Amino acid sequence: MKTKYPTESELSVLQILWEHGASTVRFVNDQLNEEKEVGYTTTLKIMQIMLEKEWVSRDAEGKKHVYKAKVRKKNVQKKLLDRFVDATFKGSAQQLMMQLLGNRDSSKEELDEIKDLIEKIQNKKP
Amino acid sequence: MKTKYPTESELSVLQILWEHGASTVRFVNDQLNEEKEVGYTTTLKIMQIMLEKEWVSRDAEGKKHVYKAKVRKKNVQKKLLDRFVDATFKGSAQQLMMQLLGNRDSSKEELDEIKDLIEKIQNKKP
DNA sequence: TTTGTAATACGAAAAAATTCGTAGATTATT
DNA sequence: AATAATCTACGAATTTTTTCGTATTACAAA
Repeated sequence: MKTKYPTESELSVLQILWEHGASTVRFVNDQLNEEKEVGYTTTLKIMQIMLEKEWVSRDAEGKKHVYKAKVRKKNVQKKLLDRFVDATFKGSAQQLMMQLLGNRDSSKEELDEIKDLIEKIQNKKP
Repeated sequence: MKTKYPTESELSVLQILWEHGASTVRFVNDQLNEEKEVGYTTTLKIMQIMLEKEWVSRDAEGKKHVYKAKVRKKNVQKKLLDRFVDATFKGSAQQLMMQLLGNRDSSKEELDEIKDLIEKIQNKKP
């Protein structure tokens, strides 16, 4: 990913590649269709665009092409997150967290895990 | 907000209305231009569209129109956040949390505040 | 009142993103 | 080998969002 951000539909393809590893267009399209009807050539096109942008690579396997993600999930998530925090919370990650903690009902375990992480961070730089 | 989500530029207008209260198009446009050049009629159009969608209301004040947000910041943020968590973190708010805590360097005070909030939540439902 | 300045209305161009149809190629089936 | 099924390529139509130009209206200043 050079400079820009994936669109929503590009992201939905990436999610599938991240989760299932290298996949054919057919497979990706099938997965997408579990959520919402999408034509095969639509999915194909999106994947070709991403190839162009070098966010995915591909190999020929018989007549099929097998695509795999070249960009890392963490990186993409971070970029998108930064943009989102800026646009929606005017850069305040803390406000976002407060919203998140306030609105969702997380399990005790999840909350404990978060607390642990916070403490770990605090111990690193006192 | 009936069903949909504000676009990026709609959101940027809303942010200004939330922050400064009822404002004229001129004022909003000036604010936007501190970030990035935008034509006056562009801003006007966006605000008219939002009026149509009933996300803002307006009053005439002399020849000017004064717009104000009809949708609440918290609500919009929540909607956008939900969508974002779904698309980017496949619904896992916790993962998003982890990313945020891991990547940003929050101050000790901020982290304490978050810990407090977590504990408050945990005490409410043990 | 006349002239100038600043505002709105509105259609439509431009840009970005999504969707699709069709042609042609490759593999599978009979 | 012939036919059918499945894939890719690719341009173009559609949809969504953003941007802008122009006409018109309202107020202000002279």
